[in-house]
Amino acid sequence: MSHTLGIRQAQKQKTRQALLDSALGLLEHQSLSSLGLREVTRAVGVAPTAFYRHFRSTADLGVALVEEALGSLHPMIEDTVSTAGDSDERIARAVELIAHHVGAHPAHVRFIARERHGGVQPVRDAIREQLARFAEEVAHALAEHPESAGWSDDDLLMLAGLYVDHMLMAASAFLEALDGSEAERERVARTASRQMRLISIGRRHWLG
Amino acid sequence: MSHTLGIRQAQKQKTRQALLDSALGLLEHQSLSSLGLREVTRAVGVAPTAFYRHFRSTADLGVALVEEALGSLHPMIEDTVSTAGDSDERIARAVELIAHHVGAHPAHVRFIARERHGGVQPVRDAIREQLARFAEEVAHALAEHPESAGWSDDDLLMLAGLYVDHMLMAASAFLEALDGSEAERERVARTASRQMRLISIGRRHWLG
DNA sequence: CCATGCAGTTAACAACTGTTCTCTGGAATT
DNA sequence: AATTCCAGAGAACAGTTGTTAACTGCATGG
Repeated sequence: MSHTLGIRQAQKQKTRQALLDSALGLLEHQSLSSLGLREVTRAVGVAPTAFYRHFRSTADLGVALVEEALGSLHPMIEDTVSTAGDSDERIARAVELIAHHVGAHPAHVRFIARERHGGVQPVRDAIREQLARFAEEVAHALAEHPESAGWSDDDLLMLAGLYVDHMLMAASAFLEALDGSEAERERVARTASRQMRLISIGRRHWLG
Repeated sequence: MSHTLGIRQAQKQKTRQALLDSALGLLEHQSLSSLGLREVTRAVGVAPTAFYRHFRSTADLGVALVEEALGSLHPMIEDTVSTAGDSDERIARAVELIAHHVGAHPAHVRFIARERHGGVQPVRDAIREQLARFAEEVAHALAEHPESAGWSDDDLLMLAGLYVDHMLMAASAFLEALDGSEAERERVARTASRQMRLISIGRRHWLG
């Protein structure tokens, strides 16, 4: 059970969250390496120096954003891969889930896609670590499938990495289609599904 | 036959290229959206205002860099996919070629991976357009293979997109391993090869 | 050989940046 | 009730940014 926070700590976490939210908003049209500390505090309506009470630098804030964007995603991933049903059902469910998540948290998805290869190393490292954790979890979930009989751990991790990469690609494609037509979003969903299906077919015939 | 440039035009292109080169260098540790015009001219050793003689803005320079990084890559791609030999030979050749290209032009690869989802829209658009062209060319090359009998154009483009995305993923992975050990680079190559092989197996069993 | 064109320079502009130091008011502790 | 603590404010710092204007010198075309 978590201890109830005092008025003081509560207010601090509130402004901290406001900083994170404003930063995420400002990052829609720029990269983290060009995000200014003053820019963020101005958007929140707080003095520039208040920033230092919460983060050492904008890079530090970026790492916190990685946690916020990816930290709560682990149960969802595992759940999707572990779900019963044949391959096509799982793929349909996964694509639907990705589309829904992008619609619900577009700024988070944009941030991850953008900063994965971005100019701020600590943030890149944080994202890489989280994605590696995802891949490991997916590999463990895949190992439970009957189709994975005879697979080496290394091959399972290789496949899991392919899935994770493709999930992020699909998420990014959905993001670009967010302001487009319904038909365009449908086209993205169909392409992502077929690509995942092709990978799954490759998986089925990998051995032998 | 190209007309020989006068002293004047030659000098102009020379400084223009110097601007592009310096910018590419500065972009190793930051994103385009944080690259300053003065920063670039200072690195070249030229007055800030000289920048405007060549580019309207840093975004404009970014688009030029996309051209430089991807424009000359089309023959190489087509050549690789069209090469004779069985699937495994083609994959080995492709991975080797990617590794070599990353080693020869790391800054270009970094720039494309970084700005593909970066904060500057005109640059994102330019990269997306070039990658779409790549996918189309790969699709046309794949259509020549006997394995592509019975494939629809749409499915071929879907597969080509998967290949292109994976090539860029592999290139980015090589880039991260550039300063690592030889063993690490070998591991990246093996993983990329197996992932491509899995996709190729999926391709072989796609129909039916 | 002279007049035009134009790549690059110089100087100045208001606006912005990250960071330091000092201060304040109210919550937390004793 | 008295004291400590600390999130946030305020002011000032030197340094940076993009953009404008008017200039200089040299290659070019007539």
